Amino acid sequence: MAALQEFKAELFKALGHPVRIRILELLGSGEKTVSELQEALEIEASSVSQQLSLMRARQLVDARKNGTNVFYAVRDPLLLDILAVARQIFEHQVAQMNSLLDSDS
Amino acid sequence: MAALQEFKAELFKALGHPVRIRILELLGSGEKTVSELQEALEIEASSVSQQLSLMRARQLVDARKNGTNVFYAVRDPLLLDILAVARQIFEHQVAQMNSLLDSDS
DNA sequence: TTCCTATCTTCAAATAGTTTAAGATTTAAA
DNA sequence: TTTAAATCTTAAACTATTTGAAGATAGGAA
Repeated sequence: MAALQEFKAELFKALGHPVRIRILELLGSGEKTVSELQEALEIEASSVSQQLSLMRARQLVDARKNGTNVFYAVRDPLLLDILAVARQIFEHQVAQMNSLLDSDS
Repeated sequence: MAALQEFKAELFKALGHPVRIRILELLGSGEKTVSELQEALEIEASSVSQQLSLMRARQLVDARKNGTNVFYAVRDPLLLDILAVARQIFEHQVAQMNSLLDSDS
């Protein structure tokens, strides 16, 4: 009865972890292997793999195997748009705090 | 060291619940009292209030008191944009599933 | 082939965090 | 004081995250 809200909530839950945000941002500049991601993130390989499999299960990323490597890519570029809007919201909050500071003498 | 990613993850965590999504969508058309929201959502008033206080703590909504009522409103309209992009992502996924169905005879 | 190494994934246990309901409490109006 | 609205507290059930060990698979060397 509220399938779309459920979908949105699931999507945001999938985005609700800093490691997953960082992975998506890294993938924003093109596909990467698990070890490239692992090196950039500086966390256990198994954690990277588990976060990737979670995002694959929720259709956020696609996986492509090549030899012993697995390349991951962002599935829908709109995901990157969502991250960009989140950044704007952050900037609004910072601006608002600054104007509060300015109005206190 | 990754403050922006942390901020984004916290924002998406706050969005990662169907009741909170529905509340924000209801507030999209203007401020509402807790009881108006409670009536529309058909859940316990205390649950509505808990979800609202979570969103207030994370600066997603503002509260304004008037008599015995508290009116809630979306704080940054960009939040509604994020919800709209999530809807587009949903539509993309539906379209993709349909095209898979069409290509199987 | 057989063995070795690199890459990635899966599993299980420990820890941490979230959701929900019920009931108590606060607040302000009548 | 009584009532209505909203919030807070608590506890149980549930869900997510991390770690380290073990497992799977591909490719190359002996």
